[in-house]
Amino acid sequence: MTNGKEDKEITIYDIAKRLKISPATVSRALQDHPRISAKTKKKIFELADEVGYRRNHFAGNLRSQKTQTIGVIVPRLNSHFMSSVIAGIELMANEHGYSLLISQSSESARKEADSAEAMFNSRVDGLMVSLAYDTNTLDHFDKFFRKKTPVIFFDRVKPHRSATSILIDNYQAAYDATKHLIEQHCKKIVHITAPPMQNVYKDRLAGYRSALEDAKIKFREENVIVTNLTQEAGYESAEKILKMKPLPDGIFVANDSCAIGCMIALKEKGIRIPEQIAFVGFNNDPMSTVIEPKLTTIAYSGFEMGEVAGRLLVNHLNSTSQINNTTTIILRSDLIVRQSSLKSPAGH
Amino acid sequence: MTNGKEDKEITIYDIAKRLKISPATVSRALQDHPRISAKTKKKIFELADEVGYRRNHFAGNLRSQKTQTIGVIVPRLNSHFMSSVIAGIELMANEHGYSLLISQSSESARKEADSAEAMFNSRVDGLMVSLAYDTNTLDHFDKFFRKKTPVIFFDRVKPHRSATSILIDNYQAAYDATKHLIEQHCKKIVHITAPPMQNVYKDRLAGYRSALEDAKIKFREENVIVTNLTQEAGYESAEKILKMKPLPDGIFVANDSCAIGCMIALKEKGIRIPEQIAFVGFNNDPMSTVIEPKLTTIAYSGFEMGEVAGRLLVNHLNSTSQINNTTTIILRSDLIVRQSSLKSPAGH
DNA sequence: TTGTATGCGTTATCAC
DNA sequence: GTGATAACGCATACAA
Repeated sequence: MTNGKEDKEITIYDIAKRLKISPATVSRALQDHPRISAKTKKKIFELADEVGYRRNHFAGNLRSQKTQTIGVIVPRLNSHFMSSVIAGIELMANEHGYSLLISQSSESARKEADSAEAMFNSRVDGLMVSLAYDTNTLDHFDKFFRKKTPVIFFDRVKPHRSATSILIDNYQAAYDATKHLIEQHCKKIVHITAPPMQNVYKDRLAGYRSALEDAKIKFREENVIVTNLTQEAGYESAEKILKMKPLPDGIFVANDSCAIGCMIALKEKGIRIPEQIAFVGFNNDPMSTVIEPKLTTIAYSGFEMGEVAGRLLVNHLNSTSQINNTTTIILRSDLIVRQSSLKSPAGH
Repeated sequence: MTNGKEDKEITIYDIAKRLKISPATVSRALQDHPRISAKTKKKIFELADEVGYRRNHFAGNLRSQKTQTIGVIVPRLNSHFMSSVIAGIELMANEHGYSLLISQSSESARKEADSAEAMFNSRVDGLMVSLAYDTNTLDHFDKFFRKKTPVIFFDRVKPHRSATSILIDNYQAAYDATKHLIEQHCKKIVHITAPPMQNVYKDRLAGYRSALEDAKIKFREENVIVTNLTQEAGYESAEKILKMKPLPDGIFVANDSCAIGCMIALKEKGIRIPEQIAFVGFNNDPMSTVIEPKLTTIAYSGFEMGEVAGRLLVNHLNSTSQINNTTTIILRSDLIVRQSSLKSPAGH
């Protein structure tokens, strides 16, 4: 029930006047300042509520030199994984009164730098980034580092002495994936991945290689196919695979979309999966249960990664202490076995 | 090449001082004010550039009472369609100096109202909303309407005299989808949809019904299955369908995920698609080409919808004139025929 | 525990 | 074409 004119914004001055107290007291009460008596606080809160007071962020932020805004730069928005991450971040941020400024690099280092610049100009309090496909330097974040604005890299990260990283153990996950194929008696295992410029692909390649070597299978350069990991790339990779002699009997792909593109193409050529070629993907995209046979994959939660990153940043921002910045957080990932990799009926 | 201390923010005062002119002139020049001489403008721009001046949004917005921020509320972030819409909005917004404040309602009218409240408190210059599953009133946007803050509904819309709507012709699309099934000689066509509370489902139901009636097929209430349209719901709907006698020979589902869930379940029960039951979905989700057989569906571009909505809002905000608000914009949609609906080999 | 006074960096309204 | 000056709404150092 608002009575009278609704369109005039209420300020702390209005409240102060009506309560015959000073604006400073109102300001402090609204911030739950300890040195204000419970009584006055109550009065103030009640009136504020009644007249529909809303804090003017611009005035407050101008004064306090804080923006209450977190910048997020991702390669693309429209992947299941990334939008889950954003959802996780959004949850934490909203809970703590932060807003999100979201921007996509479209997998381009240049656009990533532009976005960083824009974020910097917006004076975000903190920045969360998953690096673009071809980012190979962190120079465009120097401004943030110099200004001690916290920067968190997630999933696609590069180590930096003044940034936090959140990721999974890509090496181990790839090792497990490859080992699983070996246990299914695969002898020639191909790895489809992106250029090893990003940690995720470098580590997955290393895990793949180690698993092979531990099983006394020789690692061969020619069994690694480097693509951009899109579904189309997977489709095209199938041609290369069909030319291999002998045909591989197992393929470990560094992401699900690409694996699925490849599977579709191979199936069209009459290859039987998993009998002739077994498949393991990466990411547990919803599509992995739609493809036939269902895709064995590495699962890790984007939502959780977003939550963790968000919580970390919020804690950092709310604590006055300078937290040690160069942390690395490893989240859990799991191999999910589905039909696409099961040569032997139900785990031999 | 910045020389000296980098951490002190440059203000228009600093520029004014160094150029021995007034801050007012600097401010005007930076806004490209017509009454400032080209010469002084040039000097100012150059120096601003050199010293790395960046405008303080908070001060400016406090003064001008504009936030340069657009609020976006969507049911969920992590669907292909929605993240494409966001990408489209982001493109337009960034181009015109607007930031995006994004929040998800998680398909709950209550959370939607909360988000709207938060957006209102953040004083967004404009709001873009795709309504939650169970939103049946627009009351929680009244504050915006009263304050004449432009509101644009997209995809899941409700008509309102002071809001713009952007959507596709759901009636026609559903009509076409159903007609297509009829042309494939389907006699008993089931429709799986959500409660007709939202325009999209109401209109799709109406289109389905009209197509049937135009083909002299009696519309039957019991052939409409109401669910929440998730993939799981599709899976469960399969049970209901299997109990029908006779079995339907065509199913039109109001979205792809649900269609796919249903197809998977039916295939598990040995039903042949499309021979026994033909399928048409809605949305052209990437999954629709992964499922086997590939899913016939209605395609429309989320990215385009986002772009159009963004452009409209930006134009509105930049023009001083009060544009007629109660516009409705219909975007194009297309029936994409794939194997899931082709009973007769390749279009008879 | 509360009040006074000032400044955060802009933009806008006057003047000149 | 440019300059002085007053807000915008809040938070805080300093008083009381």
